Amino acid sequence: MKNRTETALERKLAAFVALSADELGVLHKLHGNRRTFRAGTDLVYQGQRDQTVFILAKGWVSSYKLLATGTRQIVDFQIPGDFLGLRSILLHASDHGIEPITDVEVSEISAKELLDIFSENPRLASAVLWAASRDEAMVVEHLIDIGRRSAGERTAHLILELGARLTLVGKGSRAEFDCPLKQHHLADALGLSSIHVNRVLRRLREDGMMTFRNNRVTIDDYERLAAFADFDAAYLDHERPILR
Amino acid sequence: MKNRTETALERKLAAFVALSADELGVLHKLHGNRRTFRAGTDLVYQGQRDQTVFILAKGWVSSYKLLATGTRQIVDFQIPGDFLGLRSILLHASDHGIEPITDVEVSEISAKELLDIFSENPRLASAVLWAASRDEAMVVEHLIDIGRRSAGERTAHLILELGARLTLVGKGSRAEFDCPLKQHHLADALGLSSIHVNRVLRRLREDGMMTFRNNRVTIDDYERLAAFADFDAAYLDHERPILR
DNA sequence: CGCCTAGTTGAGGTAAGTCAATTCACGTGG
DNA sequence: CCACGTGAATTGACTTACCTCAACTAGGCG
Repeated sequence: MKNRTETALERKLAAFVALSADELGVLHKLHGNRRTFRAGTDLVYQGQRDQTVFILAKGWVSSYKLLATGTRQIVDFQIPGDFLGLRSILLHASDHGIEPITDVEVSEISAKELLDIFSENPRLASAVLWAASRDEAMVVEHLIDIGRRSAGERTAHLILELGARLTLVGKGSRAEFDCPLKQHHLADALGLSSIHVNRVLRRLREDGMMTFRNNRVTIDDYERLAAFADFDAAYLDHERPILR
Repeated sequence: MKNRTETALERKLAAFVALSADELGVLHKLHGNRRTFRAGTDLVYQGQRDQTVFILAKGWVSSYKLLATGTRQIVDFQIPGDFLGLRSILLHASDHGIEPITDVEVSEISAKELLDIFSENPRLASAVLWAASRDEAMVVEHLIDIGRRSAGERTAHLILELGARLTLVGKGSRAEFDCPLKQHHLADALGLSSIHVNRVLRRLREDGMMTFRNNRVTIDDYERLAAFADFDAAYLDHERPILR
């Protein structure tokens, strides 16, 4: 008997492993203990030593890394249902910072707690780790963006990817979606200067492909934009649960 | 009673999960069934639909993605003990190609076989998936290289990372190691043209920091090179097994 | 009303790309 | 032993995509 809406996390994990009622119960308990953070105050700072994992319930965050030169690179954006800082469990200290872009709501879990739960619920562990593996596919796609696509192509590609991800969790459509990112977020994610991002966005708008303005993205000509960006959503797609 | 040398894979997984004799036995069986591939003949081509996973026993391979424009981006290099194509299990078709750089020896495992073994040996599954997660840290570091480091810095950074990885598996030292990569491999990995890679290597050599020549890398001044590249091996490091 | 942040536009500089020769290292067959 | 072929590395000349610096505009908001 289903008496509440499925969380983004449940929907996400169910795509990888068919979870039992028990496992769902564990998940639900994990996902209690909510905290909120204001936009701009880091959940985790680079170099932090106490190992904590978060599950994002509401809002957007970015994972970034600061370089010695003072520049920063955003590795990925996360949206509700995503795990934050999972990899830091492997390391002595977090190798990257996590900054909320909007006000966010998260569940906090200590590393020890998570590992205990993983020991007792290996199937759940698999589901989470497979999901993490799919997230890696997105990082790979960013790598390709930055390595081999022009500024225009990679900007378009990132926007299309965000659109596809948001559509999957029911927060947007092919034609438009809300997007709290500033131009400097795009710049740090794309390895460009924000000034150049501005020019690129103008170009895309003037060419009638897409409009990024006032925290809203409008795709004016999806087909042309997707062709221009060489975008193929296959890497976001997944099969039915791989473990029954 | 230990009557054979530990494989690179065993050493790698043991760093994440303390494996039982049974689990080691399963691993050993998985790692039978050897095949060889010649340098240049892809193990997996981009778009391939039958899902196979490989464990690399000997040699170097690169995972790359081809773009519509004909350029390619190498996502990562793999060395013995690494899994190849694990993520393709999640997708309908492989989203990247895998090309041997040297002649290689691998164990081939079908997706079905691997998933069955994972179901029966959840701890083993965890070990493998955690290892995959650590590999993601390297992709992240490449992303940062390409996004925010200059050509010289990122070249130096990649070389230092390769040196550190090889040292971990006992195939090199801080001062020098064998490296079968051509300049065009570096170029495709770093998002540069091979002509520019050539100039950058010359610069690094003339500055007395490192020499890349005749399939051999010599680090002439480790401290200065590491400072120049902003290199910190922490992301390659790991704790004692996280699961007992 | 003034302040603050984000966005916009222009001018000029530079890192890295492209095109085109040339050299080098190496096999291989005559 | 030499002529030849082939793929990699090297170097030069020129082009360009993107960066930096600097100024200005547009909106929110106390």
